[in-house]
Amino acid sequence: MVYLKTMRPLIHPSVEAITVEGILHALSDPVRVQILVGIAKAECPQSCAKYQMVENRELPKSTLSQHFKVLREAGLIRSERKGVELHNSTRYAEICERFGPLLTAILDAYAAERQ
Amino acid sequence: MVYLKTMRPLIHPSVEAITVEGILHALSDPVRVQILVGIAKAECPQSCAKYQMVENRELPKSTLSQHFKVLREAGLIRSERKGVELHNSTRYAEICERFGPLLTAILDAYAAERQ
DNA sequence: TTCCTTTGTGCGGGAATATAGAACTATTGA
DNA sequence: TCAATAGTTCTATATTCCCGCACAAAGGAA
Repeated sequence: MVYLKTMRPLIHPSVEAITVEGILHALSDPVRVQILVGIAKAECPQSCAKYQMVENRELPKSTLSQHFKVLREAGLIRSERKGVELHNSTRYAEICERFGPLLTAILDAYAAERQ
Repeated sequence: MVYLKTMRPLIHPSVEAITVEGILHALSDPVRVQILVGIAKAECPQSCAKYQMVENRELPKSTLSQHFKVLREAGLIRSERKGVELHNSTRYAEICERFGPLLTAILDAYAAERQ
């Protein structure tokens, strides 16, 4: 197999380019919700690999990578390359400023659902 | 072509069976959001056909039927057969009682997005 | 430098989901 | 009985998602 394309730069939409549709689609998958909550709870940015265990099973790396891409391109997280890792942090504050109680309501509803 | 299956009964989940995941998935499609908003705004239950025009184009009937099915099975609307039509109404109150500000936050965010 | 290790990405095939045209069901009304 | 209307099911096609595998990119060791 011959690779034609090299690794693409990480895409982070500007706050204005973030859409409700994108947020809802990203958070309609419970795996991504768990990743986002984990990132939000960590006191310093963590690598993707830290979130490989979801509901007692190990996610394949390529799947994990796709989930991070969806969260990133929806504007929910920011990822910075630090050496060989990505350091991920939430864009919670920006989203709250632009979309009001939306994100909080979604995360609260998921949290309440797990009793 | 020979049809093996007859028309299935309409499925409405109980309030307890409604999930955040299902709600977010259903509302991650702007067409379904517009349908839901239309149903919520109408002062009496309307037929599906009333929502065939979306963003200046006419949706195929089969597509519209699928969108209504997704909304119904996510627990967002209730559909009752009245003769040859369905009469659709929202389950807004039930969802607010179970999920707090979730649905309001989503609909407000979409509304704010269209300036 | 060169090699090895680690973290994450690009590609491709199969599975699952979505779209829409056409045939069909089910009901009403003439 | 027939025609019209509203919505559903079937089917084919298109798109999206999942994941194994090969690879990229960076760091560390010798």
